[in-house]
Amino acid sequence: MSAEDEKIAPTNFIRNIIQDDLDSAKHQAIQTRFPPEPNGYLHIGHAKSICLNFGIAEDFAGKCNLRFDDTNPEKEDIEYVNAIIDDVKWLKFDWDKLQYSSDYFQPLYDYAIELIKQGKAYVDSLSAEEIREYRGTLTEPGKASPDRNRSIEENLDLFARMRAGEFEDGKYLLRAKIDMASPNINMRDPALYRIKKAHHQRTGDDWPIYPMYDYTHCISDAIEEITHSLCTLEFEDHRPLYDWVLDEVKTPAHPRQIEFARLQLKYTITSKRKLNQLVIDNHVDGWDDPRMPTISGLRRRGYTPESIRDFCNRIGVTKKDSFIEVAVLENSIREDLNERAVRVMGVLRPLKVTIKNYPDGQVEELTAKNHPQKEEMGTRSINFSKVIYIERDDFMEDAPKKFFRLSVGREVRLRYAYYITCTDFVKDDNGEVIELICSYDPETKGGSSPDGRKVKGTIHWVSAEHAIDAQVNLYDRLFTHPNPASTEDFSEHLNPESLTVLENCKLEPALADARIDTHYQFERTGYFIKDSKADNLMFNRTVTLRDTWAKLDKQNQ
RNA sequence: UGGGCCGUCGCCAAGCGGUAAGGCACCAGGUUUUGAUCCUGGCAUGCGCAGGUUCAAAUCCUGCCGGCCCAGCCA
Repeated sequence: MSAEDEKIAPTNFIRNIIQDDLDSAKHQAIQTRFPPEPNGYLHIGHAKSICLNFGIAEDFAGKCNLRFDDTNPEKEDIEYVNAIIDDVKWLKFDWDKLQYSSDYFQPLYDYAIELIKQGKAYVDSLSAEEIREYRGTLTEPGKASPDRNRSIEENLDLFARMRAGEFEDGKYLLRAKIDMASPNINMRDPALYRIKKAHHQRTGDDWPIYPMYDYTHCISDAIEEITHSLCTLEFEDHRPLYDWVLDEVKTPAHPRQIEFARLQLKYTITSKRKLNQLVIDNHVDGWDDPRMPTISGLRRRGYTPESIRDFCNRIGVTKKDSFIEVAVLENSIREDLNERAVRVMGVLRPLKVTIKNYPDGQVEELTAKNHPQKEEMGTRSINFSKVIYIERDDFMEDAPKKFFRLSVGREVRLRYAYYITCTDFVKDDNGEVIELICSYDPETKGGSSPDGRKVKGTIHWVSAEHAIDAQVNLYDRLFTHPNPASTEDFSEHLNPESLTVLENCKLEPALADARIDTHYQFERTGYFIKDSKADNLMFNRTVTLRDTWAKLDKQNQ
């Protein structure tokens, strides 16, 4: 999808900077990168970064790399790299190069030696705890480690032995020699390399030492000749360090780091750690549970890549902390699905209706449109018979005047079929309505009357003898708190009604052959997609339709 | 409170000295065999606050106020 296909043409301060750099010929071509750490699944917040980085490459005829930031083997896993690759592809973005920070372990090591030789880095033997003490506080400067003035020769020797695996974890640390009194704590001799005898998913046991993020990221960017290194706000304080390293080391380029605010969505969590906890504690069914804000969860829920890209274009990119309302995301998916979803009829909570004056055993074939505004999507034939199911909510014993559906004495249109009038109803021992008795007007076949009389309501239905049974999963927000991450225990704010399982829904028979990649609109109830994992026939509700009645109903209560 | 960053409509967001775009939400109408879609109209004499500069300030200056981030050998 190129810029002209996007519904909302994105423009933001980063794109302005890039346009300026192109106009001023500072750069001939743009190179960006999306640098996830493979320690979890991608979520909607990453989608913002993906759309930004890959979107810029697309729109400015540049390139974007996918680079796994895999410098911490204890937390990372091949399962995550594969999932991330799938998600980026699913969003329909193509990377120029697929890289790993670990591809650069050797040059990174060589650059570190260069730094030591320049007297810009030293091997420290202080313990982690001592280093913390020496670092000082936000208001007090730190103090120098006794090892700060170790000779270059000794540093070189110690670092070589660190690399050779002579020492245990934590014994030594390679630090940049910058300024222990800097008001920016990141500049108080930050760690460059730590000893960590861990098996790496790509480099195996080749390295007993691993480089830190601040040191790795800028050099990786430079090696790939990234022009604009886009990251989130919390790295703003790291930019002086990013620049310091690239100023001290001879790399082919010096990318510009630009920070933007991460996406925050109301009523949801976007923290890999917390999402992982939901999975581990079994609050959800896995990373791809349709309630999860992960790319894989949204996919299984029935969101389309186009809708997510549209959403990312709508929310903008700035440096301001903000919370996006869920309605924006829902608007994006509704807009997309309204165009592409195949209309069908499905009754979620069935209420039996017997049409008294309809001939026993008769079955009529009626024609229904697959999309009300799109002729090209064709029609289908549906069966009508004496006993049908309608939605429970479409009948009220004591209906208010504005209720345009069924009640004794009221007439409605059965979509594509006939006008029916409710004459009576049957209750069970609990006083629950279990059946409606109606009569139909044979003159209204197809849904219009020769006498021109109007009915206010049109409801959906399915023929009892032709219907198929299916399970339908209805989803609601996962949290009841608008900002669960701000609470002391976000798991206390889980929405107990985030999932409603409906077992005996009655659907049009054609849905038995529903394709896993086809989006359906069950008329009047919402957009659905067949679950990609279930063995039985199961549909997930992506999002409801806008419901003015529900809104009015709520206001009246 | 040392440093960094941010404050334009309920939620986002344009704007870059010339007199407040747009989207979502909301409200009011119209069309409609989905109370859907679609269409029309409404929605900041105001840009965190207070001063100042200027013919002219959301845009420049000064001072306040409020919010976010940083003391991992995580990223």
